[in-house]
Formats: sequence, structure tokens, C-alpha cells
Amino acid sequence: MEYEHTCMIRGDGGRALRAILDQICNKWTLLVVATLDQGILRFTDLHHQIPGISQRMLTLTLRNLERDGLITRTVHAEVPPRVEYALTPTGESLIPPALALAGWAIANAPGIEASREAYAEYRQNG
Amino acid sequence: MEYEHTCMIRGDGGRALRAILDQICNKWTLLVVATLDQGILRFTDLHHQIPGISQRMLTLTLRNLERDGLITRTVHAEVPPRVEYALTPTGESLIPPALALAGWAIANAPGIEASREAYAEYRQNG
DNA sequence: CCGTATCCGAAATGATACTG
DNA sequence: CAGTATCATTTCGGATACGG
Repeated sequence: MEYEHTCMIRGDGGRALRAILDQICNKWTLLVVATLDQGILRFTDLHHQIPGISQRMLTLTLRNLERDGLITRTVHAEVPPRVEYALTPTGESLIPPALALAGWAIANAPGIEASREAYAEYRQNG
Repeated sequence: MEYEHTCMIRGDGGRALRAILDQICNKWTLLVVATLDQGILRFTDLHHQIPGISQRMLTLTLRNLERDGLITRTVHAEVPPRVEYALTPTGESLIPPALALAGWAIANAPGIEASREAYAEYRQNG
């Protein structure tokens, strides 16, 4: 039992954590951050590398990350325009904990899926 | 740069991770899991210890966690009824990565807040 | 005590069209 | 190329009332 440590989560009723989680755990943020871990990328690069994301959601996600200081946005005065995105040190520091969670998710995905099927079965037949 | 590792996140377009994240990163799940880390608790215990949660959302959150095999739900045939919730080993194994993320969130909250204020300032004045 | 049922408003996301 | 604007849809969560 590691109850002493979970005060980090429960501390202020979870407000500090959830303020960040709200930002991190939307549909695209972690995917954008992970993609930018390969280095400087342009808008179109990201759009191509992240399957399914719309221009609108990519723009919104990038703007929020920039606002929070996790990425930089550099506009080059050229024609055609070139805009480059890169992780800041803060943004890079998010990668290890994100990987920890991703590792857990992937390791437990089969078990969770099995549990869901068993649960659905149980709800149907009793 | 740790790009080689982020394939865990980007692997399948992030689907494996997001399937879990959808479940984990709603408003209450992590808070319920962290609270249950102290041991077996009843519905009312949880309701009292988690400020602001409604009966409805507590029920929904607990049902989803039970469905995914992260908690057990034990009904005792008594009057008045007694229902006990506890983490499964899978549920407990979520605590360390959750703490890693919480640690990051709390460590970086001041910097992010500062960045947000600077960004708002910038948007107002130019 | 431990929920379920219903309704409603807010927020997130997607589709589509248009622009400097 | 790198967005913005607008609209429709979906999903989430809160409030309230009721039930075994």
C-alpha cells in the first residue's frame, strides 16, 4: 500500500492534477507532443503524421500547448509561409511520465478488454 | 531525444493509449482510484472523501472501473445495505504511473500558469 | 444506504467552406 | 502552406427526483 503518496493526487481534491489533466487528456495533445519528440516539425508534417486529426483540432491543440509553454511556434517570413513547432524543455519533460502511462495502458489493454467482455456477458446473461 | 520510445504512444495512431486515456482522464476516475488506495471503502466513504462528486458520477465512475477490472464491488446482504469497493492488483498497478503524471503536473503547474498569463497578456496588448 | 431515471446545459469534436 | 469561420453533432457532467 502506498497510500502516503497518493496525497499528491488527492491533495487539494485533485484540483492541481486535474487542471493539467484537462489539458493533457483531450483527444490529441499527448499524440502531438509525442510526435514532436522527433524534433522540429511543420504544421503539415504534423497533419500527415497524426492520422485522423482535422486542421481545426490540430490548430487548437497547438495553440493550447504554445499557451502553456510546452511548445514553441516559429513563423518564418517566407512565401509560401513556413511555421515550425518544437518542444520546449517543459514539453520534453512530459514525455517520461507520458511513457509511463502509455506503458501501463499497453501492458493492461488485453486484460481490460477481457474484463469488459466478461462484464458485458454478465450483464446480458446474469 | 528519446524519439525511439515514443512509438509506444504513436504506435497505432495512439489508439491503444487513448482507449485507456478516455477512461482514466475523465473528471473523477483517477481521484477515485487514488482514494481507494487507502484500502476498502464503502460508497458513502468515497462520497464523503471526494469533494464535489455527485452520486450519479460516483456510481458511473465506479461501474466503469469495475467493468474494466480495476476495482471490485462487494455487496453484503444486510439491512441497511453495505457495498464495499477495493482496488484489484491491476487497479493498484495504475497508481505508480498516475503518481508520475501527478508529480509532473504539480512540479510544472506554476510554470504553466505563468506561461498562460504571459500568453493572455500578449494576446491583449500585442 | 446505495443507488437509478430523467432532463438539461456546457463543452469537445468533426465537417465543411473559405482566406492571406 | 497554414490557417480561420461557421455549423452540426456528440459526449460529459450537474441537478433533481425517486426507489429497493
